[in-house]
Order: sequence, then C-alpha cells, then structure tokens
Amino acid sequence: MQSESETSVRLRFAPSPTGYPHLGNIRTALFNWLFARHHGGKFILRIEDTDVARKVEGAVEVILDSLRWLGLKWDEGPYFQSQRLPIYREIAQRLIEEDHAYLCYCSPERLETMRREQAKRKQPPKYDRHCRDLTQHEKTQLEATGIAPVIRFKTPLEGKTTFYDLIHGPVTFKHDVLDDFILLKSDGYPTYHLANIVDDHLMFISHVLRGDEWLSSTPRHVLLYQALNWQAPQFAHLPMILGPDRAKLSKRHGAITITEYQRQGYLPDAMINFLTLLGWSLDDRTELLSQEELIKHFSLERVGKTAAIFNRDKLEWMNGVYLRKLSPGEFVRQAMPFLDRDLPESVERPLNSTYVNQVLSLIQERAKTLAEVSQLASFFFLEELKYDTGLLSSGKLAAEPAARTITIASQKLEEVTTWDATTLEDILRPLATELNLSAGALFGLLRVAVTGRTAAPPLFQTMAVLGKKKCLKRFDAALQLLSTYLS
RNA sequence: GCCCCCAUCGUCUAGAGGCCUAGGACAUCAGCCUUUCAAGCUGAAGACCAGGGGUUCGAAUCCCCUUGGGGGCACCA
Repeated sequence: MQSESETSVRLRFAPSPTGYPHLGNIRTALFNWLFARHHGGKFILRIEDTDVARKVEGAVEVILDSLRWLGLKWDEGPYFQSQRLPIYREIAQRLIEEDHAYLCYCSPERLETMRREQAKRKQPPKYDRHCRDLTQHEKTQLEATGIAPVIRFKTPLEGKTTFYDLIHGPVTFKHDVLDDFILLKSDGYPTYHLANIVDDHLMFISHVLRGDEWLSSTPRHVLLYQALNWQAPQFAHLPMILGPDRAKLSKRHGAITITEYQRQGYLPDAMINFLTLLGWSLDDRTELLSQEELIKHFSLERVGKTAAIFNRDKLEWMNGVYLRKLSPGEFVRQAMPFLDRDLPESVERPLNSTYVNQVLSLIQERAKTLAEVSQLASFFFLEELKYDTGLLSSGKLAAEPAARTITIASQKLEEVTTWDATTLEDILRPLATELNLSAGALFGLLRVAVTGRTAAPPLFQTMAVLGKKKCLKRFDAALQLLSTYLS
C-alpha cells in the first residue's frame, strides 16, 4: 500500500460469509462503490470470516458472484480476516499491555445466568466486569485451571463519546451504557469490533459506509481507535432496507438473495438504478440514471435517513424500462440463456437463432423480466398447444360458427404465397366484413387458435413469425378441439 | 428494561422558514390509441406533512414533549 493511501478516499465492503447477500448488503456495497468512484478513490473488498461457527460454505463465492454480476468491481482484495489472525492477536495483546484490555475467564454459563438475572430485574444486559480488576493471585489461579480466556476491552467507566456521522450528524453515547465487550474470543479469533477497526486502520479506509444497525456499535469503535491512538475514519450510517413487515431484512422475508434476482431475470443496471434510489435521490423528478450519471452525482448529502421498504412493483417497472432500452440484438443475447433454461424440454435445442430473433422482437416490449420471456414466447416454440376450448367459443352455441370461421380463414390463407404481416392483414381484415364480424372478434378467435391464449403479440406479426405451415396446422388443431367439443 | 436512530401519499421520494392550495415515480382507477396484451399518451384519486406545544410577521421545514416505528444491548456480524 502506497503512502498516498493515507490521504486518499478508500472505501470497503466488508461482508461476512454467514449467508448469501441480500438487497440490504448489496445496497451497502453499492453506496460504498458509488462513493469511491465518485471521488476517484478505491473500493476494497474484505471478507470478515471471523465467525467459524456460523460460516456458510460457498457464501464467499456467492458474494463475489453477486458483485461481479452487478459490475461492482473492487480494486483490492478480497482480503480474508481469517488469514490475518496474528495481526489481531498482536493488537489485542498491545491493548492489554497498555491497560486498555484484560483477560476474562468467565464461562459462557456464568454470563448466561448473569444475563438472566439482569433480565429478571429489568436491567440492561451488560457484562458485570467480574474479571476487570482481578488480583495477580486470582489471575494466576484462573490461569492454572486451563480455562481459555477472552480478551475484553476496558471501556471507560465514566464520560461519553461523541462522533460525527456524515448522515446523522453528531451522535453521543454515555460510556455507562456500554460494557466491556469482547475483542478476542477464546478460540483466538477476533470479534467484529476488533478485526474491523484494525483492518480499517491498516487498510487506510477513509470512510465507513455501513447500515444503520451499526450505529450503536460505533462508540465502541471510536473508543478503540482512541485507545490505539489511531485516527478513526469518517462514519456514515445508511438507512436500512426493511422487509414488507417493516422489520430488518432477513431470511424470513423469503431470503431473496441477489443471485435470485439474477435468476429471475433482472438486469444489473436496473438493479443498480433501483437500489441507489432506495435512500438516495438526485432531485424531485429523475428516476432513471445510468451508472455514469449515478457515479457523477452521488453524494452523501443526498442520502436520506429513513429506512425504506423496497417496492418490488417499482423494480419490475424499472427492469421493463431497461429491457425495452436494450438493442434488439442485446435483448436476444440476454434472453437466450433464459429461453434455454425455461423452455420445455420438448423444444429442440439448440434453438434456431434466426427464429429466436424474430420471436423476441415481438416479446421485448412485453417483458418485465427475462424470466418472463419463455412464458410469453412459449407458444412460438411448442409443437402442440394446450388450451381450454372455452377460449375459442363461449358455449356450444358459438362453437359451430367459430369452427366455420376458422375453416374459411384457413382456406383463404392456404392460397397465400407471400407470408408476411401486411399480406395477412390485407386478407383477414376484409374477411371480417365479409363474415359480418367485428375485426376484434375475428382476430381474437384466430389469436386463440394460433397462440392458445387471449393475450399475445399482434396477430399478423405473430403469424408471420410462426410461418404458414405452423399456422395452418394450428387452425386444424383448433377445429379438432371444437369438433370434439360439439360431439 | 436501557440506549441510539427515524417520522411527507399504500410504497420509493422532492422539500434545507415564505416558490407548498406539498412536486415526481411505482402501484391503483378512468379515458385515448388499438385486433388482444404490452408500450405510449391524458386525466383522476391518493399526504389536514404522526399528534401536541412553542419560536417566528410566517413552519412540512427550527426547538421541546408525546406517540409510533426501527435498530442495538452475544465468545454474531
């Protein structure tokens, strides 16, 4: 790390691999990234894997994949705290030597009963500082028992700590509401509080942007920086993203991980645009911003303080906007994997790319997500359509005229040699008048016969893409259906 | 229980004392366009700015209290 690091803008995203990242985690990463990019600074990735017990296998890869998918490139790292253990132990040791920390031999059981007592007496749960002032004799005795101690911070008994939060302004905590929190666990791993501040210092982090849930731990961190005689970074606590029940986002809300959004066919740019607007705004009207614009305009001054419930409808809308903005070629490129994944197995692979191009040109402005594409386009690919006869005729009475209409249309189309949308329209539109039907009634009927559904892309274009052979075959199938229905 | 944070339409938000009879977006509803759907366009409805006190000539904007919501108080992060 160069010496200029000490003065430059350096942000970090420091997730712990205890689960897969969700919207809240990623929004934090995004704001850090935006802030770093806006200031021409560095964005660093650090994995805080100090909780051996809760570590989730494969989580690190998912975190990296999520960031890569969104295009949040990091400039350094990933660093792993589990590979830096000696550093934390050394710092913890130093704190003991300088009388800012002490060894604690209290058993989890003792702590547990202590907390239960406190709860019973409606007292705040706080470590009672039992080991803070052990005599040398007591220390020696406890050491002899072989109990693995933890290292606790000697929180000042009196006074208060005030820090300036870039979003909240000055925030003050009295020391007596803090307790002697643990720095180093008995397994030799540091806790978040220790590892986090040690690394932020060693990695020259200039700004700490994290969720509001960390606000009340910040005085501990400030105290640690002071004890170590280090300069603290600037803090900015971002408003949280809440679940529909207004509670902190968690697995309970369907655990929608960021990779799940990818799977459901959301575009990274749409996600980024949407997520940035959760807590930040440019002005009173701008909703759609490119990454470049976001980077250009992002500032902490325009970050709000109120927690937000994320609104899936709006995300869908925005994704639709981004989908429509794609060039036809790019849309195909994006949608192809989804078609491959979701179209029924019966559809022959590989898909014909010329055909797919034609089909998707009719689908693009109708899809809100890429995952919807297969559903919207399936009838283009299936050999046989399955649908309710009721769609062709509302009741037996209408079945016969319906069959007659389809037969006539089918005969007319049989003769067509130039199978394109204009020709088809030129033939079928007059037919409606001829049969004394409204255009809507005729086209609606044919649409069901050709697509198996009542809502589909425009009929003539659809038929043009499907091709003559398939269309006529589907008319026959519809007639079959109607005849079985009549008999 | 204690501490901290927050408080504008259902949701995301604009608003940093007079521009606010509170603006935009999503969703909703209606109309237009139209062969259905989608898109687009137009319009409607939707917030007595949580409530109550102040300060001020004047408050959504400043202060206080209340209420509500959230977060934290682990050998989790």
